Amino acid sequence: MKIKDFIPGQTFDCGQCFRWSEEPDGSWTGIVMNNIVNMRFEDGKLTCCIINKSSSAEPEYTDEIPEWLSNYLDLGTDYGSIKSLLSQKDKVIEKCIPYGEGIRILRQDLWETIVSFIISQNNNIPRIKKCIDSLAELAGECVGTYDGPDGSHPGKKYYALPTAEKLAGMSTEDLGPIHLGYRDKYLIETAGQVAGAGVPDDLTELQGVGPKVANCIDLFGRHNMAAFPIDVWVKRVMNRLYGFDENDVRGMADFAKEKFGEYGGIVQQYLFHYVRTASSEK
DNA sequence: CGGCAGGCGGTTA
DNA sequence: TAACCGCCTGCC
Repeated sequence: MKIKDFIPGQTFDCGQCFRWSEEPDGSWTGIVMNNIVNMRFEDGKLTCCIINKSSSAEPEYTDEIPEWLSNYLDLGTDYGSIKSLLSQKDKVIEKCIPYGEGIRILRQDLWETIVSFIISQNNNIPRIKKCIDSLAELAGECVGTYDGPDGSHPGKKYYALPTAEKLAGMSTEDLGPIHLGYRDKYLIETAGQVAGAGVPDDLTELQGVGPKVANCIDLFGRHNMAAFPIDVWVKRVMNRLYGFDENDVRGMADFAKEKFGEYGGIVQQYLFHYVRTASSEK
């Protein structure tokens, strides 16, 4: 089966997730629901190799994508028709789409996105990745060992993120080695809230979660495609392409809701990717 | 080079 | 509206 509208590099490196990395051979390795997944994508064909606790010795590649992985990659959604719909609706977006045509909105674990985006505040992608990896290694469970394609990193261990219960029982001193800065207390506090009462409908009730992070969690962790997170880059691009004042967050939000409605989230990704990759061009 | 501001996918009080 | 942590980048 050929998969359209998918480019791993764009999907895994567009800021929606932080646990995937590109291997020397161009394949991608990440952690999905306590599985280590390595995938190759060539000529529209996806093959993957899955390692977990119940795996036997030799990991093998297969083109049979398990249901949970297909769901994670949102392969059931037709991004092609979303793109043509948006292109008809708005000429500005039509120009932006080609820069991020291979982006899919992953269906990630809710707790994982909460942790990730609390860490993401006032932070950049390489450091966010480092923080999350360190946190998993410090407090998460080891999900297995993967030597990498062609044994490029023999014996490398992979860790799941710690559960809310586990994190709730930790102290800021415990998290010291991770260098989360002031974010460590947000994380612990939020973990307590989630472990105790679950995830609230209004995500800003969580400590360290403001409007921007809440929208990211809503979009990436709940797959609410209407969510439209407004960060500095979106402010920039909305100013440049639509003439909004960079402080007019309210205006941007209303505009997105009105214009893009249920697809605000993917539009945000196209805009974001456009301004980050094409900003050097005139 | 080496040291030092300034910035960063924001939130809080 | 200013601190907040820590790391990275750019400038001198």
